[in-house]
Parts: sequence; structure tokens; C-alpha cells
Amino acid sequence: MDNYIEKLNEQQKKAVLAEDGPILILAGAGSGKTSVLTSRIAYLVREKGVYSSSILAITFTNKAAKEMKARVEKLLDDMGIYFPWIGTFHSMCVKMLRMSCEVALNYTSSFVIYDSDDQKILIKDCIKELNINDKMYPPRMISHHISSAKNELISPKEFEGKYKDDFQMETISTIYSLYQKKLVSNNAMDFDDLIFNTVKMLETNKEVREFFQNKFRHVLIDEYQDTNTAQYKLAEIIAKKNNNIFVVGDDDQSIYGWRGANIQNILNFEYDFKGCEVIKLEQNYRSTSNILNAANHVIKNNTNRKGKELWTDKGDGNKIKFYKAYNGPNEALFVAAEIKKQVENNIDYDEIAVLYRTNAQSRDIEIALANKDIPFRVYGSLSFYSRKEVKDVLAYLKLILNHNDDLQFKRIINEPKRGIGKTTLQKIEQIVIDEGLSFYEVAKNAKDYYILHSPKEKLMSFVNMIEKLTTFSMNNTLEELYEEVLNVTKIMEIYKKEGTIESRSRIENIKELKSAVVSFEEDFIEENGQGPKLENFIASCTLATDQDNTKEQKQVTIMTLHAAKGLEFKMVFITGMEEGLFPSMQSYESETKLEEERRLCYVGITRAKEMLYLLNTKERTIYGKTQSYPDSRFLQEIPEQLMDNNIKRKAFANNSFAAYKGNTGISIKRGGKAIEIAGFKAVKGEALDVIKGDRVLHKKFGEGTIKKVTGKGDEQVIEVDFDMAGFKRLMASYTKLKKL
DNA sequence: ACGCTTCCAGTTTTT
DNA sequence: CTGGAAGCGT
Repeated sequence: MDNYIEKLNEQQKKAVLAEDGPILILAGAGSGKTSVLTSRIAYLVREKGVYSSSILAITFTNKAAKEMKARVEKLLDDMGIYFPWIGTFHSMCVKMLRMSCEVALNYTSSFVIYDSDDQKILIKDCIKELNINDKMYPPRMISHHISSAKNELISPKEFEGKYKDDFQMETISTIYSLYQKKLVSNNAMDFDDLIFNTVKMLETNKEVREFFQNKFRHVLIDEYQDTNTAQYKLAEIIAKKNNNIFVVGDDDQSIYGWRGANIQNILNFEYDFKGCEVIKLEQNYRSTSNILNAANHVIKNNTNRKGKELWTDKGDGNKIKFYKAYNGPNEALFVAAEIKKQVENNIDYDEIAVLYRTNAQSRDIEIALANKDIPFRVYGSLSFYSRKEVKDVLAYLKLILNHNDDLQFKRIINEPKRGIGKTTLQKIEQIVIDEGLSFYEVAKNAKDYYILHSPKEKLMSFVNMIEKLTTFSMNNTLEELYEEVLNVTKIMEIYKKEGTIESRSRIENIKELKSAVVSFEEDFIEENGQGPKLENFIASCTLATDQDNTKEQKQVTIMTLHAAKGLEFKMVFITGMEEGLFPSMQSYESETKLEEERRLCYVGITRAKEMLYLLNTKERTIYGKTQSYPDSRFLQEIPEQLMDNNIKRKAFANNSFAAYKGNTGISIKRGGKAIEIAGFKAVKGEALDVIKGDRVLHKKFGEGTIKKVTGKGDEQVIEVDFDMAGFKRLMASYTKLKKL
């Protein structure tokens, strides 16, 4: 084991070696906070004799947790088999709840977790059941209120009391109560419940509380600026006894206020935890000084902050480049061209990121990069686990686990089609309400109900199938169960028969889910010495997100500014630097919101190590409307001397519509939508041995027929008639496609 | 019961 | 402009 402490700078060392008690580390972007956290854990275990298992370290993302685990594992290599609890707030809560919720709460330890889609469906059910007008109470608005309430630890009862004379809020309160009742009867928790219920469990049950307080002698929290009230309370309860709470955060990177994060948690830490030591980490190891100065100049316009100035001993580096494009597609074109240029200068695709404020902006970028054959990956648009086919298969697994999960029952009772429609479901629902049974129980006893006379055969055969699968699940591995579900439901065959690009991608996703099952099972056995239970797998799926897939492929990263937090790239593009877009229109309503937008800008700038591009447009089309927006105020906040004026002038000169028009070639359209084939691996080289009449599949253009082949070797040109994208001439040696 | 058409609302989203 | 959901017609 190498000496991890020697590698640290003075401030970092001070943090790692700090005495027991509350400690707040204000860690600027790129100041090595993960090193500090992991070294602190190693120090506690190695030098202070703290048991690994009495340490609780909490992160916000699975990705951060994974990285921390790996680094701690290395540092504690020779320290025996015990390991600290390291994970996200949510996964740590799941672990505690599974251990103790049966004694402290009205849940069994095999409770299921509802994701935001499930949540929305359940809320809709409640609205319908209560006969409430969903135009006046849209599910989106309701879920926001419920979520905020839970983040503030407000129960349905307290909610009711709080809004006694507000008619609208009273209605919401009724929905909240029913929603919560349904969750409990389904033995389900939503994301917010995981925290809320853990706090409730610890608050109400003395034994459980003392058990965890005694167990966790040290609590460490990463990204503390993003904690909400419930998470704060959770940390406080656990740390109360030993008072060893070590938090790391950056008030300047608090960008989740709209999601309930309470920036006051970090600003008030010193008052909340008496005798607290505060250590600032201000040396940045990531960016060159021009970039860092730009970030400093932007963020200093905020008033509600602790105050910190990052510095670096790296040189000035490149100046920041600004480009004003004619419109969105033109902006994207510039990005693509610049990427091409820099890749020739030996920058890898995976060292480049294109960032934007809203997901809607990704389309132009995707099209431009695809047209220049630049490999890229879009993060966050539609996550793997929220795809329909993935949710369907998971719903089978969830129903097998818990027959009374009405939500899953309704999802799959007619998926694939079994001729059980709305009417039948309504009849069942009536019985469910009258007799207080679950949908499954009613379906199982369909023959006892006269009104279910005609669909009873279909219902009972569905139940029979689930029963058989349930038995199967008890005697077989997860992988075998997964295969069995696919077998009896025939989902794969049905998609295969469809034969569309879309169904092809669904098949790929179902296969990908299978490899998730297999690798989960392998990892679990390795870690725990025994096979996982179904509920272990389900929970890990629900808590997983797209961000976790760290596929080490060389491709450009395209994502929102929010999603970029915690990451770094040599070369960063921030697009759409326009008033009304970034900062967004809705942030104008308050200084608080504007400051959060500014922090978002700060986060964006500090992602860049060597090259930063800021872009905007003369006119932008949003929702079919074209408008002109002024330069973002954040651009004005960066001093001229940090900017590359040369480029700036050239950019304006280049701005003519003619220049843009000559550069089009925007061609991947299916009603304007880029065609994406998940999991499809196109191969460079296959385009060299096609002949006229071959059917081919192209990653972006979809399926097509070869019309003509001319030239040989590197000169070979193929002409393809794509079903969706139309006619294309392509250089065979550059084209990635697959023969069908 | 299902598929097609029309109408409407539309930030960010670590879990 | 877009995706989703409600509504209508078979």
C-alpha cells in the first residue's frame, strides 16, 4: 500500500487528518475532494483503529459510489473482509429498511421501489378514483407537491393540517393520503419514501435508532450542498450520538434546488453542528487558469455564497473561444467541424463533451455529429430502465415477487395482448374497491364473480402462468427465471414478428437486460457468497440510471449541464448561451433561481480542462417558433482578455445565411427525428463488400437497399436508398453499416 | 379491444 | 415542432 497521505496538499492533509467531531470541507470544483474522502476513510481505519463496518459514506450517484468503493477497496486492500457502507442515500436507506422496517414500519422487508413512472401512474389512479378533474390537478403538479412534502418530512396528516383553508391544497392532500395508502397496500415505496421512511423508522423506534447510531461511528457525506431536508435529518439522527460527521461540498455547485435540495444545509452547517471545523480546498488540479478565471468571474456575481476563489499552478492555457452561429443547426455544425479538427490534433472523442441547458437542444447536435461520422453518446434522454419493453419484463418479475402489486398487474395483464381490455379491468376494479382485495386476488377467483363470467378463462390462465413462474422462481436462478418469463410470455417472438427498426431495438434492450441479470447475479454471488433474491435484483434496477453505464468507448459525450456535474473533459462546448435559454426564462422570476442558473454555468465552465467553447445563435427555433435572444449575461461576466477575440470576430463575419446554407446536409429524418438503434454495432469495413441489391442497416439512416457500387478500395463509393432517410452516396471506407 | 387521428402542453431530474 | 394521451371509429 502506497502512502496515500503524502500525495495530498496541505489543505487536503488537514482535512484527512482532522480530529473527530463535525467537519465541513468546502471543496471547489476539481480540488480533489474524492481523494480527500477516500483518504479520510483509509486514515480512520488504518491509523485510528476504526472498524470499517462502523463507517457510513454517502454519495449522490451510483457512479460516485462505485468510484469511491473502488478507491477505498484499494486503500484497505490488506485490512480484512469487513468493508464500510458506501452508497447513495437511496441505496443505503434500502439496506437499512430491509434490515429493520418489519419491526418499525408497516412494511415487509421485501418491499418494492416505485420509480417516477410508476409514481405517475399511481397518482393518476388516485385522481381517477377520487373523481377529481385532472385538468385542474395535473399528475405532474401533484407529484411535485407530494415529493416536496416528503422531502420536507411532511406526512399526509401534517399536510392536511398545514393547508386547512386552502381548497386546492386540501384536494392535493386527499390525493396524497390515498396515494400513500395505495403504496403501503402494495408494499411499495417511491424514491422519496426511501429517505422519509428511514427517518420515520429511526425517529419512532428507539431500538432501531440506537442500533444504527451505535453502528455508524463515522458518517461521511459527499456533495453535501445537494442534500434536502429529509436527507439532512437522516444524517443528523445517525450522527447525533457520536457527532462524527464529515461533509464535503461546494455551495457554488448547488444546482438541484428545484428538486428540493436545500443550499442552507451547507451554508448553515457551522451553526447546526457546534464546534465544527471548516476547511477550504481551493487549489484546482483540473483546468488551466484562463478557464478557472472565467469560472471565478462568473460565480462572484452571486451573493448567497460562502466565498471561495479557486487557483491553479497550471499555465494560462488556451483562451476561451466564442462563436455566434446563425441558428441551432449552424451552431451544431460548428461544434462538429471543430471536433473533427481537434481530433486530427490528437484529442480522443471521449475527451470531448457538448453541453446544453435543455434536452430539446440535443437534436441538432446529434444530427450534425452523425453527419460527420463522429461517434457520440447522448446521456439522459430516455434511460434504459424506462423503456417500455424493459419495464414490461421487469413488471413480470415484480408481479412474481409480489402478487398484490396492482400497478404491475395492470401494466402486463394485456401485454402482450391477451384480449383483456378496459372493460374487464373496470369490472375487476369495482370488485377491488368493494371488497378490499388486490387485482390479482380477484383475477384468481374470477369464477366466483358473475360479472367476470366471460373473461374468466383468460384471467385464470394469466394467474396460472404467474403462479407457475412464482414456483419456478423459488427453485431456479435469476437467469433461468428471466429466460422462463420470456418463454412463457413470448414477448421476443412478438417483437421479432413485427420486424421494424423499433422492435429490433426492443429486442436488443431485452437482451441487454438479460446481461444485466447475469452480471448482477455473478457480482452478487462474489460479494455475498450466495445467489441474490429476486428483490435484490429488482431494487438494483430501480435505483440504477443511465449515467451508471460507463462504457469505455471512444465517443463524444452529449448531455445537459446538470448531468455533467462531477465529470471532466479536455474539451467542452457549452451551447445555447442565450438569455431566456440559459439563464432560462423561468429563472427570471427570482434572484434565487438566477443564482442557481449561474451556479450551473459555473459547473459547466469548470468541466473543461484545456479548451472551452461558448456558443450561441442569432436566432433559435424552439417549439416551432423562431426568435432572437440576446447574449447570455454569463458571457458578459467573463472578462474580454480571457476570450479569443480573433475567433470572435471571425465568427461574426462567418455569420451569413449563405455560409450556413452551403453547409447543410441535414438528412437523418423520420419526421425530423434521428433514428437510433440501441445496442446495434455497426462495423467499419462491411461497406466495402456489398453488392447491388444488398439490404443494409446503418446506425443512423436505418435500413436501405444498395443501388450502385463504384470504385475500388478507399475510392469505393456506395449509393444507398434508405427507407427512411432517402438516397445517400457514401464513401465505403468511412461508412459503418451492417449487411442484413 | 384495438388502431388511427386529433389535440394539447412543453426546464433542469444524481434516485 | 414534438410526444403523449384522449377520443373516435371499426
